[in-house]
Amino acid sequence: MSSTPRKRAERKTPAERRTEIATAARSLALGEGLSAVTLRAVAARAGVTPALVAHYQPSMDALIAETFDAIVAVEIEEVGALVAERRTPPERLAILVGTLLDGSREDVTVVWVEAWALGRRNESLAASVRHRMDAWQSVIVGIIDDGVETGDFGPVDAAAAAWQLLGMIDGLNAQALVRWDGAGERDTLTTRSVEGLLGLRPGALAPHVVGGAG
Amino acid sequence: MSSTPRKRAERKTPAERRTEIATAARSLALGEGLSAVTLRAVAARAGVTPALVAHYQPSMDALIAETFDAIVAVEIEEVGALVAERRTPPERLAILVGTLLDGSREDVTVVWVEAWALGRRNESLAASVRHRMDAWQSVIVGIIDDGVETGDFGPVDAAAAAWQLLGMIDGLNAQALVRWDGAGERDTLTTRSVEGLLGLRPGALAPHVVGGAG
DNA sequence: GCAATTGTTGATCATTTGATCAATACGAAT
DNA sequence: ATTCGTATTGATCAAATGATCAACAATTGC
Repeated sequence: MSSTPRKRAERKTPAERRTEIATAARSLALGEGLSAVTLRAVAARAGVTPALVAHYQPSMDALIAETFDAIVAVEIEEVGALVAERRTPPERLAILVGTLLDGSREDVTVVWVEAWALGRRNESLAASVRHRMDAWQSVIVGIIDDGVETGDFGPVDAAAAAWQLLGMIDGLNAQALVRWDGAGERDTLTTRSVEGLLGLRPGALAPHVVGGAG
Repeated sequence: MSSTPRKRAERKTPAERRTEIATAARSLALGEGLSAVTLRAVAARAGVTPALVAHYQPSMDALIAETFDAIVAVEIEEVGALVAERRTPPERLAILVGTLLDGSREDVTVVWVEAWALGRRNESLAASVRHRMDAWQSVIVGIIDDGVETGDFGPVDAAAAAWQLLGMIDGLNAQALVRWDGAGERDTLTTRSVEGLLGLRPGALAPHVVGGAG
């Protein structure tokens, strides 16, 4: 009547098993946070023994880093695809900000926040965090560069502005993790801030194009 | 050759001891992060037994929450005092942003980030975090309200704008925790963003008044 | 079929953590 | 000086974590 009567796990290809464990770790991280990605928890979710999880990873630090990396990679890919659907830089920026601030990614935000904290004691994780932050920044730089070229945006330092915007988004999302009331005006106010950041006149960004229902 | 030969700790007033333990916890948190505030670590730093630390606190969760609370209270007080030295709302806002982004408070930033993460499993801490975030927001609201009244700022929703600004600052600081290169343009770009946020024209905020050396 | 390879497990360690409790000893009150 | 309250301690628990390793068993290759 206690734990599930575990029969021996089917013998699988290393690649398969590796994937299963990675998947288990990811789902755990998204559901309970990165700090829940523990040897035994991952093993339980994957339906195998803790020893097996350890067998496939040099250390838990590495598995945690890998898990963070995978989750954020998907995030970037998804949002990147959404951005690519838009044609003009202002539209792209608006959809990016709107999507990242729509509050539908709390699970990923938790992973980010925990990664910042855990990264201070997990060098592999810290490296992944830096890597993925660079990746995010690159996406934004691409948009801003385009906009500067087309004249949609003012002549700003794209790299610096991208870091700035990324920081804003991260901070607002982290804040939303704690402050229930929530999204509210975040999108609107962020848009105004970005207008200031990029040297646009008020209202230049994010007209009806974005949330357009109909 | 190993650990210090501990003689029995002097018997002190509960108030004194309580203060000592709180101080030890605070210095630990600022030096090593909130997650380093552990029963034994605090005891060691305070020069007492783990049992004594436990004796003065209902639980470690409570001590951690209290420690966070104390650290942030000081932060708010210090910056608040700095702000109060300035007379006009734009100056006040500029000094606030400039101070919080000058990179000289990494230790406190670590505490914030860890609090966001740990707060998900420590209800007392989560409550303190909400409380102190509200306090910070109030400070900013005060400045913005004044500015709106004097006409220095546009007719914005002070509460929402304050949350927005707070989120920006938190995010940029958290980012600086990971990204070595550092401060750079953060202050400048944030100022521009805030101008957009508050409906000012570019350059209206943060003239020479702020970093004015001389 | 048989042996070799290796995926998989159970058992077990060493650490670290928060917490409890009877016993000790210091300081104040009488 | 003796008593009493309590600050302080040492010992000890229980739980959780990462990690290791000899043994077992399924798949593969011959």
